[in-house]
Amino acid sequence: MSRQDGASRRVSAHDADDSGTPILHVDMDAFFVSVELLERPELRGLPIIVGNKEGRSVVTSASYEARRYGVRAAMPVSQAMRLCPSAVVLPPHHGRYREYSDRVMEVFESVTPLVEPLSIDEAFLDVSGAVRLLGSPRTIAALVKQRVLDATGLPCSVGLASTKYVAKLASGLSKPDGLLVVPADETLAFLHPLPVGALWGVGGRTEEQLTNRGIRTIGQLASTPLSMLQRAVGEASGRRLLELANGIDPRGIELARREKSVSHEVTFPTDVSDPTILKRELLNLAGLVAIRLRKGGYAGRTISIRVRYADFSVITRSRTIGEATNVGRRVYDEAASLFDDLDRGGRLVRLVGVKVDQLVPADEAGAGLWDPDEEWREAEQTIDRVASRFGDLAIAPASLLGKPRRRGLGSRGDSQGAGSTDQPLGPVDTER
DNA sequence: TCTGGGGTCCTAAAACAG
DNA sequence: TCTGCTGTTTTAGGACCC
Repeated sequence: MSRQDGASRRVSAHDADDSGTPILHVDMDAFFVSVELLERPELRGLPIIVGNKEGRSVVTSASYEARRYGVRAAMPVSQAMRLCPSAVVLPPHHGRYREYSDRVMEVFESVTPLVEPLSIDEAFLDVSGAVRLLGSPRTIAALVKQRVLDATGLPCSVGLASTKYVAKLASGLSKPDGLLVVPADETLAFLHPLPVGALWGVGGRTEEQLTNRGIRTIGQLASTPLSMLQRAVGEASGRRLLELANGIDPRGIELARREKSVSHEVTFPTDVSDPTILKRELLNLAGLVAIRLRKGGYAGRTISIRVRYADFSVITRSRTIGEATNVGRRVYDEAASLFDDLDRGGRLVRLVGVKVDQLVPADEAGAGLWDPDEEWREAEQTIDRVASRFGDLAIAPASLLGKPRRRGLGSRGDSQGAGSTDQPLGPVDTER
């Protein structure tokens, strides 16, 4: 999601040469806010924040009106409210955003099969094969914008360039509701005046490293010796940044990506020192990770925990086991053991997380896999967790429910078992 | 027997994107 | 009461093997 506030929007000349710009980057404008406004049109024109008002939440999306007050995604809601006290705060509805995202992706696929979704609200499209049928890249970009609007009522911005990264920069600069072509032979003229922070892969730390060496623009970076860059930011990053600064981005459209890790983490409403509470949360998180592994048909070999203390310092600990697993109990046992090995010194804990990586397809994993009894134990844990959250009156304790019929090993039946209880537990999409 | 280089794997941490 | 959550990539150091 764009970091633009809409105040410095750029548009391309109508005669801009789009003959060498088959890569489109399409980015929805303030996506979550825009979806909410479809349901609440009376709020249009007001500063809107999507996020939870309670607890330690951050802004997941802000309307352009709110951004004018300095409100940004990932900012604590409390801070956003100080900047913009008149803002309307709406709770997020991730299921709804996913539905609209699916519709938008369908529109993209109506134009070209070469679609690479980048997140819930943006994608790269390679339209080089659609030109003969639908017209020039610019014509196709305008068509995409119109079809998205017709199908969903939502605005989007499109950048066109010869490479993915430049297309992405272009869409960001054209927001909101824009279309910007960067002709292939103007790529360097477009890139070089921009600040280094605009480069993909340059965040706050790297930007500081570069500005300390007098490198403030992409143009300055482009003429910096490779060895100096590598000393500043490391070998691989230095090479990549120099290439990007010179308009070189050889990455093509990736149609299918395999997940490499699955994780869950949670920030407590107030900091916690009680190891019983911390371990209970590790158990919950391990169960959620295991359910998602099974749903995705994966098992993993490396189990990690992550602990953020009250002072925001973070530690991670990991262990690689012999056989890949997707069993919640197995994940928990390792997580709990890693946790026991920590020397916390009584420090308060703000967040705990569980991650599994080194993923392999479950049918290649051999031992350590899911079985129906394990599924039932995890279902019990899930039910008990929900019951403890909402009170015993709302949900019967797991012990009162009948045990399901055993199914054969190897049938992945998550749609009928514990997996179906994890509806709201998928990855939390955030719009930037 | 001792020492070192190179390769691989593992672990931990940092930085980043969205 | 200031700072969420998920996932990826890179780096660095240590263990281990040849």
